[in-house]
Amino acid sequence: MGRVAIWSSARHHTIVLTFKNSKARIIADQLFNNQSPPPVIRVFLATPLRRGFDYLCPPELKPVPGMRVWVPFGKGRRIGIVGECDVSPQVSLDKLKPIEAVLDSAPILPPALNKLVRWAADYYLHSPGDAWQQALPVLLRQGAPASGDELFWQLVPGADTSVLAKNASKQLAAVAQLQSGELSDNELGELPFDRATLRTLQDKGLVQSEQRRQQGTPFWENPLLVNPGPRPNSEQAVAITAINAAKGFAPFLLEGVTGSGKTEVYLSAMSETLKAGKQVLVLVPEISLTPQTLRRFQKRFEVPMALLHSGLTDNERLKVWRQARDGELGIVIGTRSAVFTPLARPGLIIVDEEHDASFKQQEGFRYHGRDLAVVRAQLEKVPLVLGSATPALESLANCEAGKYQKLVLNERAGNASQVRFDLIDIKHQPLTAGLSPPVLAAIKAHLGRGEQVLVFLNRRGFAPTLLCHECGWIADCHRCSAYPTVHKGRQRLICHHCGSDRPLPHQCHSCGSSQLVGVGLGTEQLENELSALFPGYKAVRIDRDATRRKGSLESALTGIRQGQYQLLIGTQMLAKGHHFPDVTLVVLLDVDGALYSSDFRAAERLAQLVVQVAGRAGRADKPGRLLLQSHHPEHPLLSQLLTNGYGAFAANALIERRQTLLPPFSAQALFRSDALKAEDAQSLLDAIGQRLQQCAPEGGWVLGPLPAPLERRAGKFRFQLWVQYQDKKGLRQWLAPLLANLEEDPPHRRANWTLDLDPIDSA
DNA sequence: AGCACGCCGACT
DNA sequence: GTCGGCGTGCTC
Repeated sequence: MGRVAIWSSARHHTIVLTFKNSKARIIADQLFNNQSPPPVIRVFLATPLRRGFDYLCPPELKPVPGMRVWVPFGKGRRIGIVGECDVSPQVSLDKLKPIEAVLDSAPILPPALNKLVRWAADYYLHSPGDAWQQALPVLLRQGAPASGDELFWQLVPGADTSVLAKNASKQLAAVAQLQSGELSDNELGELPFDRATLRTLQDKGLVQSEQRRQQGTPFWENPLLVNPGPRPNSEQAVAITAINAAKGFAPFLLEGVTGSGKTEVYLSAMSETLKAGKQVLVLVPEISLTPQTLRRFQKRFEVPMALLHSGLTDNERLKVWRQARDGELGIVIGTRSAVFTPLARPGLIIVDEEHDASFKQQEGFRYHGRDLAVVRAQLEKVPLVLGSATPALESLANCEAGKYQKLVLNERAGNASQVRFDLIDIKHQPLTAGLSPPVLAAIKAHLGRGEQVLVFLNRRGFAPTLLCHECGWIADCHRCSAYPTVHKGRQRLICHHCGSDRPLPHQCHSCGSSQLVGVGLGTEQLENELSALFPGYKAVRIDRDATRRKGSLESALTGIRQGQYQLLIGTQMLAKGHHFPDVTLVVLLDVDGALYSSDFRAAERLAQLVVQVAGRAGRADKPGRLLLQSHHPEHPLLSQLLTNGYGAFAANALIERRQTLLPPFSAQALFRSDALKAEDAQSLLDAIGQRLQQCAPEGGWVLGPLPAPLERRAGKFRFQLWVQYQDKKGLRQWLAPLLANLEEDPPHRRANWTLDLDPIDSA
């Protein structure tokens, strides 16, 4: 360590600052005890505190907002981001410490991204330091060079390697490797020697190292190869023309039914962008971008592209980040956090399946990837395409308000046929494995024709509860206010909320009876029962349990596509992205929960799910059919969705939201709290609620504290407090001073609290 | 968030 | 007698 920052004062001598703060303080005092005001910079640090911290930093170190700095903080040292230079300190001068070092020679993010991160921290009322950290790859948070300097190892020319001992196998391996060329530090991973070996060889004078920047060429300096695609139909052509004609910021909502060829529109727009020498950023929901889609991109464009997914190592992630920043990549595809990827020459941003809830980060810095993409497109002055078959009501409202231009694709490309919907009333019907006679008959008919059937049930495991048939005892989770799920194959009782996992009991804990039965239906049981009911056909289950092993999802999907399976059983996982052309019947079980939910967004989510699941099935020569089982077939949501489609449902839902003043016609914020004692969690929100009431604007509205939908989770009691106001700006103006006040004067610290702006999940 | 300090309970 | 629980204060 022993690092020392050296600077020279404006008109005096060279000053040396060491890490020892006391010494630095004395020197700083000497430096600043003349008339000129001391140079103070404000630094953002990854603490939950929503403010910056001031440090002494002479202008000679040339700090600029957006550069990373090492600073002493509390007991240790941390990396922060320079927020502002030449500030007047918010605390007395003698409390200020000098910064230790500046890590960057320029702001680490390009100007537009710099603004985006600041905007996001401000908008979500989040700690700016934490927002910064979230926006950077892990290694950059830890101090890795942004420039992409790498250490290269080479053999010293003419070095005599015969001096090495014959049993120094690692050193010999290293020398052998280097004889075939230099090696970068990042490539050491799988080799049979490590950095220490190379250092030893360096000490012996056999190996030398060199620090230099590894940089490829920007993609636009290489010839661009775009392979031709199919001829667009008229609707696609309209959409493509509109997007390509856009100059500067231009937001589009591309509403296209499944199979209408949204991807084709993306590809055409991307093609124009790439030809203009500009980069494309594509955001996709988690687990959605199938290898097929990526292959389609690669087939069309012979241009360097990268996929940012959760499986990358920190090093790989940083490499993509640098390549994107340096313009080496033409296309960057990634989930939510990819919205912060720097681009040398941004030209187009696409958000696919923009309605998907996975774009909203559900903990810590709770930003919405789609919403930030809109802001980014605005800051970068580029067109933006939000695509979905089932757009979010927020996006549709933005079209109505004239903020987005709506592009509609109604025709199914390639003559793909429309799916037929049917509602099955299951009141008073005998159910076998949760399936009614008409549904069973339909499954039988479709299987008999050699077609595939997909049964969708959003509940994994064998049964959602374990009950004693003798005395009525129900197994409960010791840490949550929920019942653990029976997993029969694994013989475990698992709580899906906290993950607690115990052997399946064989005797009732209350009466000792062995008559324990699983109540309710999960996908595991459904698979067993369907296999028994249709013995001649092979079933496959797609859920988190069945696809736990790496590669098992891919092999299942391949098996389905090759026709090895006839019965497909699955959860959410099956509803996203993948298309199964040989499936002609889709059955949705148990949708009633969403019809009478306390969450006002449940209907929207159900409608999206139904349409998305329906979209998995069918193709030109084999029309698809969707069966929905319900106890409430007369429910207006269902009947309207099935007869008039998603557009009609959404239009009505928007009218309802407007009448009830719910988002998008108002702005919401949600305070959550948790604590080991319910009382602590509740009283904290009580206090916050009271403070909110005290400064409530006209029409401002506070509800709670209420117990959270899952009142106890993983041993903690959870409460929530809803805040609503007519517009987002006013809501933030109401909340911001209160948050500062909460940080300075917390009611108590026995409970934790978090704030979620624009919450979309009430859990 | 982390980390230190400080004040009361069940153990070597 | 002390190890350690978490309540509280502080971080420029």
